Amino acid sequence: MDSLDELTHELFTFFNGFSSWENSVIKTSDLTVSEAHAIEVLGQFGQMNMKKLAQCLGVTTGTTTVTVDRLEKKDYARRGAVKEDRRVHLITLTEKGQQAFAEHHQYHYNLTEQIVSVLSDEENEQLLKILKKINVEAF
Amino acid sequence: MDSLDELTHELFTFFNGFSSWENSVIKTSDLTVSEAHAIEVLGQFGQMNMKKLAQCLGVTTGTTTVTVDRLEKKDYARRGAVKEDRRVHLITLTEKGQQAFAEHHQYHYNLTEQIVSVLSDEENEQLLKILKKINVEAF
DNA sequence: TACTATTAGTTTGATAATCAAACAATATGT
DNA sequence: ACATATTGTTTGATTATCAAACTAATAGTA
Repeated sequence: MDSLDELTHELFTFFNGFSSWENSVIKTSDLTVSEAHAIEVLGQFGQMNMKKLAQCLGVTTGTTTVTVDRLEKKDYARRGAVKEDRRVHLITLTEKGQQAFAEHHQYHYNLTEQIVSVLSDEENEQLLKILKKINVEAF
Repeated sequence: MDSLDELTHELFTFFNGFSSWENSVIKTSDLTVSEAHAIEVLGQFGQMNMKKLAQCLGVTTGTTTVTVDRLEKKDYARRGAVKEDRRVHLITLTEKGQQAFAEHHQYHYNLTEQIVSVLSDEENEQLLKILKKINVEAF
């Protein structure tokens, strides 16, 4: 069997593992998957407008409107005005939203610990270096 | 900054990159996301019953019923009977389903090539070894 | 200034995705 | 034979999503 085939398989398996882990974590919260993703993005990159948020989430602005509506109703985020351009709404996490992000981030951190624990110190360094390269250059 | 924090960030970025790549690939086909995922699983692991398929997809059997209904209607898959247990329906890819899987798999293969191209031979070996470890032990 | 794009975001109407709970058919164990 | 467990479907509800129409505001231009 081709080594590229093998790597393809392992990459896919890794992605699936991460994916189902992520979903099961979200299910323990009172957030839906798309709400959680929005909070993740806002927590990671800070406040942004609807268009940017939609881009980050890979969905249309219409879909994002619905998601942010619900986040506002549940008090996880707020739409703010911008002086310079009155069309733009800046989405910001509330206290509660930041709390939820911190909690979710902790889960990610725990998963990393779990991953790191099955690797040697050398392998961890290699993994970090390789991921950095891939993230910058490959996608 | 903590090296675990850094790795957490890179893992998350990698997952997101893979995720949006996957979605954009699916959008080029005439399949929906859940149909594509079902085909991916059936192509990878071969025919299986509804319960197993639902588990692999990380959803309920009710959800899977709907997905397989549509796959049957579009002629990508078929429900087959099993002599030994008349409750069980074995889901099998049709010719067209196998074709779709092969096409999708080729996309994955291309992504792997893209990833491999930004790494050295040594790093590729390291990545394969590390992913194997993680997939077996960490999730 | 007034007209015409263009842009940001929302709304609408439709379909797809999902779940929990109730259900039907079949199998298993005692 | 009867109770229990299992497989899969159905139902009723909510959420996710898109494309297209729409509104409000900005920017360009004549």
